[in-house]
Amino acid sequence: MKFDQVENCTNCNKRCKMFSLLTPDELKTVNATRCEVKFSAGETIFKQGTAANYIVSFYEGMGKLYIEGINGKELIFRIVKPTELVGIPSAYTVKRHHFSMAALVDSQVCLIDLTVFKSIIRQNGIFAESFIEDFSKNILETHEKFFSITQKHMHSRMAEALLYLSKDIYETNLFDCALSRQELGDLTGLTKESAIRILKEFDQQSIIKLTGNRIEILSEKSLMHISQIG
Amino acid sequence: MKFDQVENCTNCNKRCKMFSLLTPDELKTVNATRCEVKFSAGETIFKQGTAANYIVSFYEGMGKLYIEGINGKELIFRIVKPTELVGIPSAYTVKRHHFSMAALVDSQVCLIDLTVFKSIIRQNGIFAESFIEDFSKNILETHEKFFSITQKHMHSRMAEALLYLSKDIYETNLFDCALSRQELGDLTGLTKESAIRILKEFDQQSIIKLTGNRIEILSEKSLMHISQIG
DNA sequence: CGCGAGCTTGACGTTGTTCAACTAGAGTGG
DNA sequence: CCACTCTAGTTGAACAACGTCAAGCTCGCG
Repeated sequence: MKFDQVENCTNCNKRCKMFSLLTPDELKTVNATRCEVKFSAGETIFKQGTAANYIVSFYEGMGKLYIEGINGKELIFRIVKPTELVGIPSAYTVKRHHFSMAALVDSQVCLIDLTVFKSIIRQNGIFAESFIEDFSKNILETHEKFFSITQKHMHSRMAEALLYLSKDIYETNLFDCALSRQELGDLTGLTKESAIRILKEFDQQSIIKLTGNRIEILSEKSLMHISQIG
Repeated sequence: MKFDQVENCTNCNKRCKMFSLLTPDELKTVNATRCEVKFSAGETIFKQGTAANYIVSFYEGMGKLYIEGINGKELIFRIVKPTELVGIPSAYTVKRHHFSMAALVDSQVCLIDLTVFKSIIRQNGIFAESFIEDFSKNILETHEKFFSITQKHMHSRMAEALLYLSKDIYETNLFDCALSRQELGDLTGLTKESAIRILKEFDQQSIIKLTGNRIEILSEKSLMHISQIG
C-alpha cells in the first residue's frame, strides 16, 4: 500500500465513466478528499465487518468481492475490474461492510469520502440516476450468479464461471487465471477438490485446455450447453 | 384484478414512507399516472421476462419475489410486505423483469409509471438518497439469504427461514403461514419433501409446533443455534 | 361419493464433500 | 548446494446430504 497522487479528478482518465456527469465544482470536491491507494495481489482492500467510510473507485487491476462464512469458507460473488464503484450497499445502510474485497492482482483504487459522495448523489440527479443504473446492473448479475449456485449442478456452475471469466472478465479465450483453484471453488460454491476434478474433466474432454493457471476455452459452445442444462 | 382508485397520493396513508419526501407537485405527478390494482392470493403481479414499465408500490397483503429456473424450479429470495417499492433493478437496466412477483395472500399495489419515477429521482436528491438506502438494505438482506442457501445445510436454512418469517415477516411467534410446503422449499432452496421432513423433525423436537399451515415457534433459541452452526 | 391438489412417508440413488495421502515448486537457512 | 518447510495442487476412497421416485394420505369441493 502506498500513497501516490498522480491525477486530478477533473482530467482523470481512469475514473469511472459516470464521473463525467459531475460538474467541475463537484469534481473538485471529490478531488479534495479522495485518496489513491495501491494494493498488491492478495491484499485485502476492505474487510467484512469493518466500518464503511469510503466508496472504492476501482481503476486498475482485478479484485474479488466475497462473503466470509462461518467455517472459513468464502463465497466469491463478483470479480471486479476497471472501472467500477464498489462498496455502496454497505455504505448506505449500517456503515459496516457486509462483504470483503481483496486484490487478485496488483491493483489501484481511489477512495472517495462517503459524505462527499452522498452529498453529490443528493445534488446531482443525473449522476444519481446513472449510479442507480450501474448499481442495478450489478445486482442483477449477482442475482444470476447466486441463483446459478443454488440451483445448478457442479458442471453447470463451473462452465458458467469459465464463460464469465472468459467473456466478461478477460474478454478472450486464452487467459492466465488470477484465481487459484481454491478461489475457483469459492466462485462456484464448490470445494477446491471438486473444482479441480471438473476442470480436469473439461480438459480431458477437450472443452478447455489447462496449463497451470492458464486456461484456454476450446469449445465455448460446449460450455454454454453444459451451463444451460443445469 | 380490479381497479379502484380510493386515495390520492398527497394524503395517502398507505404509501411507502419515502414518498413523504416528495413535494406536493411531485406527488401530483405520481398521482396522475399511478394505477391501483388488487391481486388475489396466487396471482402473478409481474412475470420474469416481461417488460418492466412500472414500479410496484406494495401496500397491502403479502407477496413473494422469485426466480424461475430451468426445470420449473422456483427460488423465492424475498417475501414482500407493506410497504415496499419493488421492481427497481430491472427497471433501470434492460427493462425486462429478471424475476417474478406473485401474491401470497390477497394484496393491493399501486403501479407507478417508470418515466415519472425516474424523473423524480433525477430532480429530488433527498428522495433519491432515501431510495438508495432502502434499495441497499434489501440487497444486503438478499445477499445474506443467498449466502445462506449456498453455504449452509438444510436444517440451518430452514431454521433461518422460520426465524425470518417469525421475526421479520409476521412479527409474532404464532402465525398461519401463507406459504405452502413447496414454497417453503423454494424459500430455502430445498425440495418440498426435504422441507417437510425437516419441519417434522423440528416439530418432534418441540422446536416448533406444526398444525397444518399454522406454525408456532417454541424455541427461538434452538432455531438461532441451528441456523448459526451451518 | 369421487376427484384432485397439496401433503406425507419411505426406499433408493446421486451429487458433492470430507479426509487423508501424495506431489511439485518456491522460498529459506545452514 | 542441499535439506527443510510451506503452500497450492492433485488424487482416490468413503461417506453424508439431499434429491428423486413412487405410493399413499387428507381434506375440501363439486
